[in-house]
Amino acid sequence: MLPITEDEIALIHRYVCEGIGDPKRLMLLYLVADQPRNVTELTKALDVAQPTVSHHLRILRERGLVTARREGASIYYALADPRILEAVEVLRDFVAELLHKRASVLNRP
Amino acid sequence: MLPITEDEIALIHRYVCEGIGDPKRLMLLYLVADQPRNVTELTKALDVAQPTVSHHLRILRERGLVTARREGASIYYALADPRILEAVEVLRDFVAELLHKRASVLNRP
DNA sequence: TCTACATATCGATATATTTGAATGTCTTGC
DNA sequence: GCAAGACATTCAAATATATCGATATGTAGA
Repeated sequence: MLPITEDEIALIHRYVCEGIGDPKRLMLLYLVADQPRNVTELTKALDVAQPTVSHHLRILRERGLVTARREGASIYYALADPRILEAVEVLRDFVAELLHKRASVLNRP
Repeated sequence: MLPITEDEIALIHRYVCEGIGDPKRLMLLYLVADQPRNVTELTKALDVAQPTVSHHLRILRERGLVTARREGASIYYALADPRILEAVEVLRDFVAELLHKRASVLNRP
């Protein structure tokens, strides 16, 4: 695995870490992974203003994390690559275990 | 995989996305994954002030991404779980492919 | 072309984050 | 106990980011 250069770190950070680095964007990724959705649907699901959703979608689009396909007046967004959320799922398991362990420690007699 | 709740999104974000969400911290994770290192060594490797390194290490420690073990006057940090960087490596591959594809598009006749 | 709807962009504000100088705390060796 | 090295914390400044109202652009249908 190792080593890695600062340049490559910068690329990973810019393309994916910045992409998944906001809770709203992470939720957007899960939503469009389930099935392609347009901005109106995503705005309703996220409980934020539409420009905010467009802003987040732009960030995801520019970084290649989602694809956009126009269909009539709507634009449907989809997850660009399943590996993105596969990686997040690994981290999800890690967090679940971590919190479980920490809870156990707190409950010890 | 799906679905996911906003609460779980918040936990994943807080514990791992925030952790790997800074280039310096990502580099720290790679450095301590290679082998446990103390703050002095990490400060030299990162080219930032020592308080900055301590700050980043604190964030990684609080989120359970690294462990700290005192050895004399030094404190050695290590990667808490290999899955953390395994997930990052998946994203690293994704980014490498993405940039390769984008470069190909640009170079088409 | 006019209207209604869908999405993107602009601009301003609020909030969060990174950074390092100064300083405090802990450990070791004398 | 004291001095020196290693690390953490505090605080302030700089920077970045999220958010949304207002507005522009694009699309479809009458």
